[in-house]
Amino acid sequence: MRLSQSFYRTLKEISKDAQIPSHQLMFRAGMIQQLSSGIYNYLPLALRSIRKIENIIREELDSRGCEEVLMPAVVPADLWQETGRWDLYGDLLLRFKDRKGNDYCMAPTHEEVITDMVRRNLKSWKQLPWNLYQIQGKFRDEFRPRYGLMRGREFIMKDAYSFDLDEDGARRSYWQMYEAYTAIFSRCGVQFRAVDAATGEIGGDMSHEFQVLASSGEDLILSCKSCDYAANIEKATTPRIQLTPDESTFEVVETVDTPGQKTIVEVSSFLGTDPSGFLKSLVYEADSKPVVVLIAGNRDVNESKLQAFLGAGTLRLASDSMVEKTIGILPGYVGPVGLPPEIPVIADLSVGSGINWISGANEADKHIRNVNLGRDFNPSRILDIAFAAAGDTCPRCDEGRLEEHRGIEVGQVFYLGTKYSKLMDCSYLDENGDARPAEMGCYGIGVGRTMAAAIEQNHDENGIIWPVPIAPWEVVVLPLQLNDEAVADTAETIYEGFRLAGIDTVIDDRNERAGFKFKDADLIGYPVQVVLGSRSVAAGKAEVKFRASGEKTEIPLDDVVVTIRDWILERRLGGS
RNA sequence: CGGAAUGUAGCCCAGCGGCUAGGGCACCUGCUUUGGGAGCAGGAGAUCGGAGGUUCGAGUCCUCUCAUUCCGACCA
Repeated sequence: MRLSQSFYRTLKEISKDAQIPSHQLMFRAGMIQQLSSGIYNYLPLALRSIRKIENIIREELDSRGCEEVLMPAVVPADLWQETGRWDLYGDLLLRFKDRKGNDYCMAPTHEEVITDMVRRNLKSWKQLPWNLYQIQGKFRDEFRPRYGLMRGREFIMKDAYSFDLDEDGARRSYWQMYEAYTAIFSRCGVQFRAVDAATGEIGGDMSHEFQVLASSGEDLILSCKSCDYAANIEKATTPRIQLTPDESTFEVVETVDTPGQKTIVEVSSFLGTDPSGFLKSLVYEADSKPVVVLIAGNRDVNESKLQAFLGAGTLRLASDSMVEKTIGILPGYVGPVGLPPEIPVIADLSVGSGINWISGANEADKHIRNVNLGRDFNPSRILDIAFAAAGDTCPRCDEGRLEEHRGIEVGQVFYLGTKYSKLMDCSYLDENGDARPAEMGCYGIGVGRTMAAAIEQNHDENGIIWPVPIAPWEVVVLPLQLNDEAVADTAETIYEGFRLAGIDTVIDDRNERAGFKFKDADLIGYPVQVVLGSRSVAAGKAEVKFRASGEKTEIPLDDVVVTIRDWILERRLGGS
């Protein structure tokens, strides 16, 4: 590519809307343009990197027996109604009508479409397993798009779906994809960590996220310093706690007046106690039915864990009026003692860690002291439903402490089971002629986000430092004095040599000053700069600068193409 | 959904109710320069997000609206 003919343009200034390095650099390097909130044009440089990431994905998946398909972005509502997600998915799903008034959506994910596609073809046990994937634009009407391509509304995603005969097969498919993802992200040149993850609304019971570690990440990861445990905070389990308190230490229950004091902070400050001695009592609505949740005052309820345990389609804190109607008292004074017997009570493990709790009295302006598990209240279940936190004991090795990191989720793998295949009747006949639903898994990679995450991890004050496997271009040839015929001719010869050698090369043949070209080359982040100036060309040398190390070296003009070609080829396939 | 801020040339930003709306970057012309985003001179480019209103006079004040960005979102 000749820069004199290229569409691209770099900028010196950044928009104040660009908050993080990857967004700022993509903006300055002329890789993306914002068209609307969370919606971007991908300009040539960005698309070249994206295509390379896509091809790495294709190579790793195809070599593992996956097949690529392409499904529509616009999907009729009836498929989504079959699984109930038309109603459950909420505002993230962009819905609209066609000219005939029929409902459609922009697909945010494709479980319904792929399951429909597969059920039309699937007949016999002899056909499975299948693993189908696509790379395609998705649309999710995010409540808060931000950070450029990091959280867009329209974004490029690779989504794959596996169909197996049984659970064993599905788990094999799952771990095969886990390995594929490890290979893919290694090749893309990002530092990442696979962590235990929550499954969320998509369903299923096993999931890992691939998190690129970066301070700008939106996700919180907890990992053990002593063992290999790592989990998203949405999923991380809290420390095991002993549940047999000594009843001889229980004190007598006592009611205290706490006029106007409702929150834990207010009451604990009013009573001069620490929030950790407080038993927090929350009323949730799970599928519109009330549930009381008890938890230590210094812990927070992890609603995704709670929802998973309850198996509820929807879960939210009950409104004040709902609490008053079902419990008979306003929030702030709810407690575990004397609740209506028909309301289920679920306690977090932390409730077993303390004695002589302070709680609401189920009476206005009153709390009670010395409330104890077993003597004063008996929850129907005691479960791990709290957020783990940095400093907790590791739930796996019981030795190390958890520490907190920020991560960018670039991929996630799910074991789905038969949730979709049952709801949509995607089944096959087994050896006995019995119909059985396929066991499914689904697997996503945010392609644009992977590119952004790579920039987030690989840049300096001068610009991007592309890992070779995903660099838009591998080499830039920089003739510094175009009016020097020897320089211009040599540059053309070397440029052509790289092209013939199959190296992705640009020549900066713009009539610009040297400094201008250097700044641009550093900003764009070409892994190798081949600099040709009058002096060095006259001496029969090219100056070569490696962007990542900053190392500069001189190479005889006759050798430069071969030497740099070999350097590129060694790195083109990336890590692992 | 709640709160806040911002919309002025392709990009980044100034602009006190008062004359013909400024600057930097980028762009065009000429001269000069030519190894880390050069200099000088000249030039083109804006219905100041949109609609109403107040006023002798509105980019500036008021109302509505649209858009973008940031913070927060039930913890009793």
